[in-house]
Amino acid sequence: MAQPRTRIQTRNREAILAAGLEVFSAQGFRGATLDEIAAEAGLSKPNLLYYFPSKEAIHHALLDGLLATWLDPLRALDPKGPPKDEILAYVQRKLAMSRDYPRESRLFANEILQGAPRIEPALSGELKTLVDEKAKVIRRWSNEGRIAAVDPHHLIFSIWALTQHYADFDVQVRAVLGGTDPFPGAEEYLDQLFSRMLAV
Amino acid sequence: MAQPRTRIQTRNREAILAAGLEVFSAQGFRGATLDEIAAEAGLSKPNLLYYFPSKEAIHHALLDGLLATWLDPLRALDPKGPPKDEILAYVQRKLAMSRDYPRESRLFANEILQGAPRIEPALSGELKTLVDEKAKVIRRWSNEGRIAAVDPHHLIFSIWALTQHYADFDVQVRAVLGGTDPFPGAEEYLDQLFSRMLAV
DNA sequence: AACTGATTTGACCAACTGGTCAAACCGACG
DNA sequence: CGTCGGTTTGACCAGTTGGTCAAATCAGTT
Repeated sequence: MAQPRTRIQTRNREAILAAGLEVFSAQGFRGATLDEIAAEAGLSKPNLLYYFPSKEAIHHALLDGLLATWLDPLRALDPKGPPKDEILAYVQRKLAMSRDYPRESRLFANEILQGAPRIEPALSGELKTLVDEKAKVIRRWSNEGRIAAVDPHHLIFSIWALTQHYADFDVQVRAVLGGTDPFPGAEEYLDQLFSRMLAV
Repeated sequence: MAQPRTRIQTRNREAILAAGLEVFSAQGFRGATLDEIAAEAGLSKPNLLYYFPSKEAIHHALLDGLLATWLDPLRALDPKGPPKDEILAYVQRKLAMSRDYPRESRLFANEILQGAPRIEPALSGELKTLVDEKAKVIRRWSNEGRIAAVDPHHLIFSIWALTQHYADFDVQVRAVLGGTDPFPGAEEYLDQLFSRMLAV
């Protein structure tokens, strides 16, 4: 079952993952139920368990696919590009992900909030490795005087925090803004913020 | 039962709320169980339900007390103080809350993440009112040229996002930093960030 | 010590949970 | 048309869930 074979398998596995994303991102792992996921996917519960052996397996499959995608925008940060533009472009890529994939963001946020029980190894492994590598690049830029002197790790955290906030705390943001779409304003604000932060 | 009377009632209600905070903040509302809360509080489940009529009631009591406390740092922003200092001090107060009350932060984050089903009214009521009021103050400061021209709502969001990130995503932050306490660095970084953002 | 109201508990319940299984169904291919 | 592997399902299970209740215990007053 590593590779889905038939058309039906492909379709149903996708439907289940989509349903799982919907439910897990809104309720967290423990709060989600197989009945809910099955209903959302338009399948019976035993049928769902025909495609995935357990609730864990669905969640795991979702997280697996997610982390790589989630880090793509950072991976694309080019050590040879113009420093300030590279970082500002990273901010905008990350913000676009919050706009386009808010459920993925919330799935991730739920997992971390609840102590990352099923993803911790990836955090101190894959994630840390990539962040440390890019932090070195940013530190070099700082030392060369091409951007302001900043703590590169906290810079990256601040980019994550700010961009993901618009997906994860969407309800709150909309409640305060009175329903207006926050994204046009956010793009401009974050550009201004980091532009000023990095100016030499 | 509006006011606890006896010593025992006070003690047990407090123990239950403390236990509820622990469990709800780590598991979300649906993921938390009364058995877990009761065990954490050192009481039997029926005894727990002697003090609070339902799981909902415990959660509600926690959120009730929380929102006011949570907004105190913003409420203390003084329209008559020196603009930049006022905002920078607000950032540090908010960051201190993340350091000192991370479970409260996560309780709140869980509720918002999951669509704020039991606190939405307070968001578009009490919260929005206070934010709009303080946003006006900040806009005035901008117009008077005493701080840079910034969107006040997004400024407030960014303060929330950045400070709460250190509590809510604690596991991730620590995984990347390799266990180091992030807070000394965060204080300095956020001061630098907003200092530069607000400079005229 | 006896009383009284506050507190605590064991036993219980119906609804729901993740998961199993054998039987039924289905569509493609000979 | 038959049949055979892939698919779907109803019935079921044991464990857990939030919550109830009557009986037992406790603490403070007289």
